[in-house]
Formats: sequence, structure tokens, C-alpha cells
Amino acid sequence: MKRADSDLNVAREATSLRLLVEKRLRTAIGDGTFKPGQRLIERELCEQTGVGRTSIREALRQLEAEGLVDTVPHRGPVVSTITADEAEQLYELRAMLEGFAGRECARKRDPQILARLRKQFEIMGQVARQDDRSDLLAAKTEFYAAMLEGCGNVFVQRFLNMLLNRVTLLRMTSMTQKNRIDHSLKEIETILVAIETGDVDGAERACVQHIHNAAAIAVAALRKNEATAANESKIR
Amino acid sequence: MKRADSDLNVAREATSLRLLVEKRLRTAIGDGTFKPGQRLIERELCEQTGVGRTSIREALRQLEAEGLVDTVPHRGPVVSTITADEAEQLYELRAMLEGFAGRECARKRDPQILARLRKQFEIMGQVARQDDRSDLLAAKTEFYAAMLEGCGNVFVQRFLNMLLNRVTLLRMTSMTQKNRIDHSLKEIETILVAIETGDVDGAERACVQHIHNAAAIAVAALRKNEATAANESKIR
DNA sequence: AATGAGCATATTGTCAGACAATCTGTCAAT
DNA sequence: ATTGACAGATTGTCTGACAATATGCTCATT
Repeated sequence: MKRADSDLNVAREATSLRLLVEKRLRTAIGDGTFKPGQRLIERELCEQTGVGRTSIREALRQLEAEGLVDTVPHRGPVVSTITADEAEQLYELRAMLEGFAGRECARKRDPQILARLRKQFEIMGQVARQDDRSDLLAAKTEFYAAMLEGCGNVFVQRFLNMLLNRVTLLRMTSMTQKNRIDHSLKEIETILVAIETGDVDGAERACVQHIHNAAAIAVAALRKNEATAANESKIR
Repeated sequence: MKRADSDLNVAREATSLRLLVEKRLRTAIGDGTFKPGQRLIERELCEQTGVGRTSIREALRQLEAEGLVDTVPHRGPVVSTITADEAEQLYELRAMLEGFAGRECARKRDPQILARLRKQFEIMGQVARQDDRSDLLAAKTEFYAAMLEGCGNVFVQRFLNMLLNRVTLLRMTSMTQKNRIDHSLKEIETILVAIETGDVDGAERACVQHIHNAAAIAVAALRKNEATAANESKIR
């Protein structure tokens, strides 16, 4: 990631069909159009998107590498599922990486980043009471994005993005609980303040704590699901 | 990762052409057959491997997702290069992840893992004096692999593998320096002992330290390279 | 000599069609 | 209920084709 002195970057709008397909599929998986465990059949995707198998398949390879789909040989790709154990591991890693990001943001205190963080935080406060939580989610996403950029480590950035993509597979969780929103906002405020005041340890701790809390809820919900699913399969 | 009670697993030898190609390309990049910055031309790859464009392209997409190649639109893939800054970031993340792996190994102390670690360490001691360093490298790789498995977090495992793949792009470094080998062995011993004695903090610290040392050398070498390269381009 | 226009070539991006290999479910036979 | 065979569905892979784009070269112009 090089940066020209004066920012007249023409960021190479790398637009190719397969990238569009990739993005399209990613969001389709993210927003639940394709549910975890669902098979993705090439021919159907071709029809739905109107592009050839080549592009579809290449896009799928990319998603596969990111762990968003699992490809079973001679059976094709299915949207990844995630077990409670894996989710626990995912959050564990995410806590570590996001802790790092928070720490680095607090250390660098890049004014641009600080401004973005605060702006998104304020938006969150404004839209928290809405029934429709999509605005809140968007603001939160933006908040994280700013923090990622602020950490200045492209690898952390990339990996965290991959993790976040997979977290969206567990959408039902964290935010569904009503008063969790208030808690969540408080935690985010703690993060923000720590970053703004340059409290590196505090920022890291706050991030880790925030993820841990989210993880606890998500994992518990997953475990419950798995338990009932196991029972049902017993009955059958 | 499910495990049958008695191990008669037929671990689905998922062998498809594109996976073979993928592996082949990965090692070709790793062992320097394809040098950083080199273009990879589809048709040439087809001829060299004897497979069709389809499989080649899909394999390339996978490598692209792993960051081993950069694909420039309408120009095709080139073997990734890495700047000194990026290398620094890479090592920073690697230190964090490997520190975590070390800590977890020390906490769990799975006998199987411990045995593997020690075995590889002893092999290292035996082959350290050879001129040909490939045996040493192999043992080291195995040591890391064992540590990764031991950490019990599939995501950490996966990400670290990706990072390690990219580190091999910087092969010239760390090990080239003669007495660095001795230092390195000592550091690894420190790691091993800490893990064996269950000293979680010590294990983490030792891992981080080990990577930091390797990083220092690698990054310095890279910076030097970049400086001379910059000069040469000035002359020209 | 340096600049710029325009053309030729190389290579990727994408498609369609084809066929073998493999998986899955069904149905008959035991 | 278990087994075995068959048929249909889907992937894995190849081939050939063509448009879109990037790069390098030639040549005229200044």
C-alpha cells in the first residue's frame, strides 16, 4: 500500500465480472439470501447472475479461500457453517487482532481516523433507538473499518476483514438482545475514549472485552442451537 | 475437525487437478523457481503443467486470495513482492500469532505435540552443522507445524500458514547468516523448554522474541536491497 | 533528440459446448 | 432390512473462440 505524496491516486477500479460476482455472492451470503449449509449450484448461479460458469467458478474459488464457502469434491460448494467451538476460536482470534488494532490506533492517534471513529459513534447514538437495526449495523461496520485502517498493518486489516465476513454468518446473535445494544454502545464508547486519550493499554483491553462479551452471547446461542439440532436428529 | 474413535479415517484425498496445480505453483514460488515480481503467463503455465487454462486460472485465484500472487487486470498475475514496511507488518502479526500458539501449547501440553516438538528440535541439532541447510529448514518447518496444530485454533493455524507461505518469499534472509543458526537454535530451545514446563508467559515471550530477531535481520536486508535498487534506478 | 500518434501484438477476460468422473437417490432383488 | 445396480444430477476439465485491454514499436513531427 503505497501512498502518493499528494493524493491523486487513480485507485485502479479493477472491475471484472468475476469481481462483481464475488462481491455479489459475498453480500448474498452476508445478508442471509444464501443460508449456511445451503448448496450453491453452478448452473443456478449462472442463471441468477447471467454470467458464464468460468466467472462463477473463479469467484467461488476466491470465496473458498476466504472460508466463506466449503467446497466438497464433486459435490460443489456449500455456504460455510460454523460450530460453536469454531466460533469460539474465531472470536478468540478476533479479540486478539482487534485488541491490536485498538492499541495501534491509540498509539498513532491519526486525526483523520479519530474523526471518523467519533462520527460513527455519534451516529450510533442517534439511530440506536430505531427498530430497524440496519443503520446501527452500518455505523458499527464503519466504526470497525476506521479502526482497521487506523492500525496501519495491512495484514491485520486483511485478516480481520476475513473474520468479520465470517462473523456475519452468525447474524442472529449479539445484537438481537435488546439491552445488549446499550451495553454494546457503552463498550464502544470506552474504546473510543481510550483511543482518543492515547491510552494504549486501555484501548486494547476495551476492544478485547468488547469482543469477549459479544462472543459469549454468540457462542451460547450457537451451543443451544446445536443441542436442539442434535436432539431433533435423534428423534428422527 | 472431527475425529473418529478408532482412526480409520480415509481423509478424503481431495485430489483434483487444480489442487495439484495449486500445490505445485506454491512450491515453485516458495523454492524460488518463480521469483518475486515475475509474471506468470497462463499459456506458459499450461504448457509447463500440461493442464488446461481452466484449472490454471482457478488455482491462480486461490493463490491470489492467499496473497502469493498479485493479479493486475488485463496484465495477469505476478509473484508478489513485499516491501520492507510490509515485511515489518507481516512479522509483527506473525509474532503475535505465534506467541499465542506458543502460549496455548504450553497451556495444553498435549503429549503428542510435545513429542513432535522435541523430536524436531533434536533433528535440528543433528543437522545444524551440515552445509546443506534444507534438512534444517525442513525440521524447522515441522517444528512450526506441530506448534500450530498444538494451539488448537483453526483460524490461527490457517492464518499463520498463509503468513509462513509469504515469508518464504524472503528466503535469502535470516538463515543465511552463519552464527544466526546457533542463536536461532537457542531461541527454539527456549521455546521448547517453556512449553514443556508449562510456562505459558515464557513460551509466548520466547516465540515473540524469536520472531522479532528473525524480523530484524530480514527487514534490514530488505531495506538495504530497496536502497540500492532505488539508487540504480536513479542512475538509469 | 525528444514527443506524440497510431498501429500491431500479446495476453487476459469471458463465453459456449462438450464429455468423463463422481456423487446421490431410487428401486428392485434377496 | 440389506444389498446391488441403475439413472440423473453436478462437478471437473478441455477446447476453441472472440472481445477488451495493455504494451511496445514505428514513424512522422517538432
